[in-house]
Amino acid sequence: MHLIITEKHDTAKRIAAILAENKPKKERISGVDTYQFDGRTVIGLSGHIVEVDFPKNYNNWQKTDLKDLIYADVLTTPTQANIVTALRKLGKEAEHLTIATDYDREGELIGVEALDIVKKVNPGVSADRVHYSTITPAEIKKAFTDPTKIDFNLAAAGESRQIIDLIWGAVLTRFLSLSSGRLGDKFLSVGRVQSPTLTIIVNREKERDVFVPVPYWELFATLVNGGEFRAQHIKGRFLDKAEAEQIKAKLGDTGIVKSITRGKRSEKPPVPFNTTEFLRAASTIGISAANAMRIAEYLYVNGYISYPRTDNTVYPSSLDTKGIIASFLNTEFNEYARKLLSGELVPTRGKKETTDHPPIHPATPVKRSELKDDEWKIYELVVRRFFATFAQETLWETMAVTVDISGEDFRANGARLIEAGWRWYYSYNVPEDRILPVLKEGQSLNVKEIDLVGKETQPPSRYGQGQLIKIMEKHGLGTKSTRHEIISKLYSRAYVHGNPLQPTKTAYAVIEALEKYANTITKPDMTGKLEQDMDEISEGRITEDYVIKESRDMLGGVFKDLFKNKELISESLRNGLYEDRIVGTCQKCSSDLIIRKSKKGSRFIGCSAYPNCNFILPLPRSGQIVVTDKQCKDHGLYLIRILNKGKRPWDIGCAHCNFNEWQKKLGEEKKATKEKK
DNA sequence: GCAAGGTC
Repeated sequence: MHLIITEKHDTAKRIAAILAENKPKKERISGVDTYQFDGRTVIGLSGHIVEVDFPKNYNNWQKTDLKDLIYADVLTTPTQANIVTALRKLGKEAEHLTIATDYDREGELIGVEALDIVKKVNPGVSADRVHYSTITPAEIKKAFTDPTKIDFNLAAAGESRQIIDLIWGAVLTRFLSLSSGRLGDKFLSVGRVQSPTLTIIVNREKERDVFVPVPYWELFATLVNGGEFRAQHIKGRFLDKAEAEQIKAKLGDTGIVKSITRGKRSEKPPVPFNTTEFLRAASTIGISAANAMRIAEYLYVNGYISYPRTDNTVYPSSLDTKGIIASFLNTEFNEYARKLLSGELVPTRGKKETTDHPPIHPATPVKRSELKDDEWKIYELVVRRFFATFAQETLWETMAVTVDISGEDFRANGARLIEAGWRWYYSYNVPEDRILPVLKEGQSLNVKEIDLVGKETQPPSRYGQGQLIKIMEKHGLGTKSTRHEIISKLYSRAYVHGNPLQPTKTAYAVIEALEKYANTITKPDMTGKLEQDMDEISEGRITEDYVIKESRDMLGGVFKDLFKNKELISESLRNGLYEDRIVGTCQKCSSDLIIRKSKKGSRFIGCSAYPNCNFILPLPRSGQIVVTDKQCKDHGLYLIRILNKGKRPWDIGCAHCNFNEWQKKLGEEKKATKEKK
C-alpha cells in the first residue's frame, strides 16, 4: 500500500478525489476518516500531531533547578492520540509513504514527524515528498508524477525553533513566576513572540505616561452667504492664546472670498485580503482579532469562504473570480454582482504574492438568515472586500476656499463624493461629504460668529488589536496563524486589558525585569536571528544541534544574570503585582483598598490597614480579576472586570455599587418572603 | 501549570 499524508483532513479528501480513477472509498480508522483507492490511502493530519516537552521529572516547578532545565532532554510526545494510532495502523501496511503536507518549513516538519511515527512500526518503509501550491487537478497530478526527496534539513530547522522556544519560554516563565510567587494558573509567561509584543504595548504606554499635553488654540469663523460654513484661521494651532485673541479682536464682520481652488482626488480600490488585513478590517467594525478568526474558521469549514490563513494578496489565475461574482446574482448582493459583471474584471494586486493559499475570498453564497449576526458581519465583509477589489476608483471633488477677514486669511476645505466607485461595494468608514456653498472669488460674506477654541495636544494612542497585528507582522513576530492567539494570550495572562490594549502594572514589571536582565527575549531581533539560523540549517551549513547548543549557552548566560539579581527582580515584580491589586482608597481610613485572599481561598477587597481597619467588599468566587483604569463616580473605586476562560469578560463595575445593589436585592427578597408568610 | 506553531 502507498500511504499519502497531508497536513489537514480537508486536503486529504480533495487530493484523494483528484488522484482516484473512481470515487475513493472512505474508511474510518480509529476515529479518523481516510480515503482509499487504487492501492493508495490518504490520511489527513491536524497540523502537528506531536509536541516537544521535557521529561516528566522536570514537571515540578519548585523542585526543578532551572540550570538543569536549560540542558534537559527534550522529548517528542503525541498530542493527537487518535491520529497517531491511525497512522501506526496504516504505517504497518505501507511499503511506501509520500509526504504531501503544505509546502513550507512547518509542513516539512509535520511530515517528518509523521514519518518518524511510521518508521517506528515499519523501519523499512521508503518515503518521498510532493510539492504543490494550489489544489487543482493539474498541479496535484503533476506533483505526484514527479515526487522529490524529503528535506530533512528544513524539518530540522523547524525542530530547532520548537526546542529553542520551549527552553527559553519554560526557563524564563518559571523563573519570573517562582521569584514573584505567582504560581498555579496565574503564572507570568515569557516567550520569543509574546514578550516583544508586550514590550511594544508597554513602550507605547510609557510614552503616554510621560506625555505632557500642550495647550493650543484654534480660531474659527462661521461665514454666511445663504449657506453657512466654518473656516479656520490659516495659522492653524496658536500656542500663544494672546496672539489668537489679538487677531480675534481686530476681525470685522465681513469677509471676502480671496481664492477658490477646485480639484479632484481619487482613491484606489483596496487590495485582496490576507489574514492581517482581514483582521484589521474586522477590528474596525468592532470584532476582535480572536473572534474574527474563530468566525472565519467556521465560515471556511462550512464552505462559505476560502482558507482564512494566508499571506497572499494576489488572486491566482486559476481562481474563477468571474464565476464567484456571478454566483451572487439573485442573492442579497445581486445589484453589486450585476454591476461588476457589466464591466471588465481586473482585480487589484497587493505587494505579496505567495502560492500557499489564495487571498481570503467568498466561496459560495449563503443567506443572512443562516448565519448569526457576527458571522454575517464577517461574511459580508469578505464578500464586499472581494467585490471592491474589482471596482473602479472612488472620485472626490475637492474645493479649498480662502477668505480674507480684516486682512487675516481663513481657510475651508470641502469634498464631495462624485463617483462612489469601490466605496459603493465596500461601504465601511466612508468619509462624509463636507460640502461648501457655491462661492465666487471676490464675493463678500457675513461673519456670523468667531470662536476661539482651546484644545490640548493628545498623547500617542494605544494600539488596537488590528494595528498590533500589523506591527507584529512588520517586525516578523508570529505568523498569520498565531498572531491573534498571541494577543489573546496577553489578555488571559492579565498583562493587558481593554481594546485598545492597555498594559497592567504587572506587564510593566515583567518587561522591566526582562529588559534589564534578559533583554534578548524582549526584542524582535531574537526571531530575526532564529530565522537566519534556521535558513543556515536548511541550507546544510550548520547543524540543528549546533544552533540549539549555542542558544542554550546564551540562555545560560542570561540565567546567571537573572539569578544574581533574584532579590531585586522579586521585589520589583511584587511591587508591580501589588499595584495591580489596588482598587482605590478606603473611605474609612484612606489607606489602599486591595484585592486579598482569605485563608479559605475566597477573594475580597480589603483595607491594607487591616487589622486596624476592617472595611471589606465581596468579589466573585472564580475568574481572573482585572482592575481597569476607569473609576466609579460615586465611590472613586476602579471598575472591575472578571475574565473566565472561553467566556466573554464580565464587567462587574464598581465593587461598592455592586455590593449596595446586592444588599438592596437581598432586603427586597426578605420583605417579599415575609409578606408571603 | 511553561513556548510557538500547525489545525478545528
